[in-house]
Amino acid sequence: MGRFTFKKEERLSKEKTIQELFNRGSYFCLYPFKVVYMINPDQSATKPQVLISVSSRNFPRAVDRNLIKRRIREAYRLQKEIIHHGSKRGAFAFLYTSKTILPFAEIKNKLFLVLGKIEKLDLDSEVKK
RNA sequence: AAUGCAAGCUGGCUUAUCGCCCCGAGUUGUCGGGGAGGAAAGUCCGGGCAACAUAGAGCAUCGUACUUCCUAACAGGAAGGUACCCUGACUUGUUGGGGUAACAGAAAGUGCCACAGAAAAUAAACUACCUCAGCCCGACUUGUCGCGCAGAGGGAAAGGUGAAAAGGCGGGGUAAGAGCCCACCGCUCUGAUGGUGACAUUGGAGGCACGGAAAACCUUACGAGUUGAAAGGCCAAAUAGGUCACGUUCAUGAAAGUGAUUAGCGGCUCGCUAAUAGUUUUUAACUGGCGUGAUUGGGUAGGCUGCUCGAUCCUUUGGGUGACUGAAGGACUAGAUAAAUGAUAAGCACUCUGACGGUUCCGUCAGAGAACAGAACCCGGCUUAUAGGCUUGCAUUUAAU
RNA sequence: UGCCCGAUGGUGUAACUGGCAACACGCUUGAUUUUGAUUCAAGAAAGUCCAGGUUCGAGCCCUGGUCGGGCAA
Repeated sequence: MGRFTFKKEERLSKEKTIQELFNRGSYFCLYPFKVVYMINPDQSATKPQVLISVSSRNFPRAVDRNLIKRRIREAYRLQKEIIHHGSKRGAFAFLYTSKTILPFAEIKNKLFLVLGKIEKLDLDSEVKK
């Protein structure tokens, strides 16, 4: 039933929301990622929206950047069920901070930890409200 | 056969599972088709396309520079010329092969050429050389020779330098010399022949005047309007603006307010907001404010378009030495936009290493490797980066005949 | 996507029109001082981002590349 899809509505593409995310969102670091997030249940989006970024300062060649982004995207696609259950919404940006190209298995494991942390944060914020 | 150099071509394939982007069916289960490169890169040139500007001419600025051709155009390419370099052959100065060239003008003008050197660009001064007559000294053959000094003249041959030294080399000539004269080479001017042309071959004359550097300024000839898809076009929330329509009432009170009514909004037995000021012709009209609704131009967020059928590609064939081009037939071949074209697993093929069998080249097993690199409006080039493989040419080495 | 600058000792800057790469701070050594600072004297440290070319000769001129910075939404 499309469990592993990664369509356009799950990506962050609006310039305004990205600006808002980086201006007002909070963040944590978990090697090799820096995650910027913002939980806003009033948004019109029906699913969590995600942005993946690799700095051209660390990887000057476009081929390397594309490879890393594809691996992260694939890892997120396979594991996004962790934060998808229920009707949670939010904007997340995964910034790749490592300076070496990690293999797919390692990225997958690290992203599993990251998503677990996001899930906890999610619950905490709802409890506080 | 190996190695090296140059040129050209190629730049892994298959299956399974889970996905991404576009198109077409279908209908909301899906199904079918397509999905990176030779450089997509650097952004170095040239065009298309688009908007704006624009009488014509000149100047300035920038670029190009042997010739002819190709082309939409070019700083690109093809063919050729000239100069230089490498290499082979022999007839030893000719020829075969390959390579390089920002290859117009230094006799239009201005400026530069450090150090060294006599002198660095109108060729003049200096040293040295030669002749003449004079003085001093020395020798002897006693009027000659040699050295030195100053004078008059000849002349530009010699002068350790330097990147570069004022036509080269040989002969004649002379007191000594000098294109002073001669032959050859080179240079300048001029004619003939061949070639579309660069230029080549050759005849005559001149008699050295003309160093390098234009990648110093510059001159000549030719060319160039500016800005780039974030161009340009279309649609268009929200907010503020313009125009029009409707509403803006009543009671009480000194006032704040309270109540009713009307209009609008919301979470709709209720709550919130508004019901105002001025002028006059004063039971009404006009102007402004406020509220609501309609409409309107520009246009923000955002979206659509531009966007992929084009100087296109493939095959056959005609023309041309070639770059290229004519004709016929066929094909549709990525269009993303915080930016798709992927991830994982297995196998095959390729290369290397190790082991074993066999034996000089194969087989099996294990491990490792597989380049440079990612479209962003589209083309033609150039430049730069490229593991491995293939083809052709040249050179060298080894082996066999 | 388009455009424009720059690169020189450890650091910050010079080098005119092509002719021995200079200055300051810093560093090292010595002297002065009881010791340190100051001061004085001496010294080391680049061959000019890389590769070609023009030229007798290149930091400078030309071509290609690498890296860094900036501008336009």
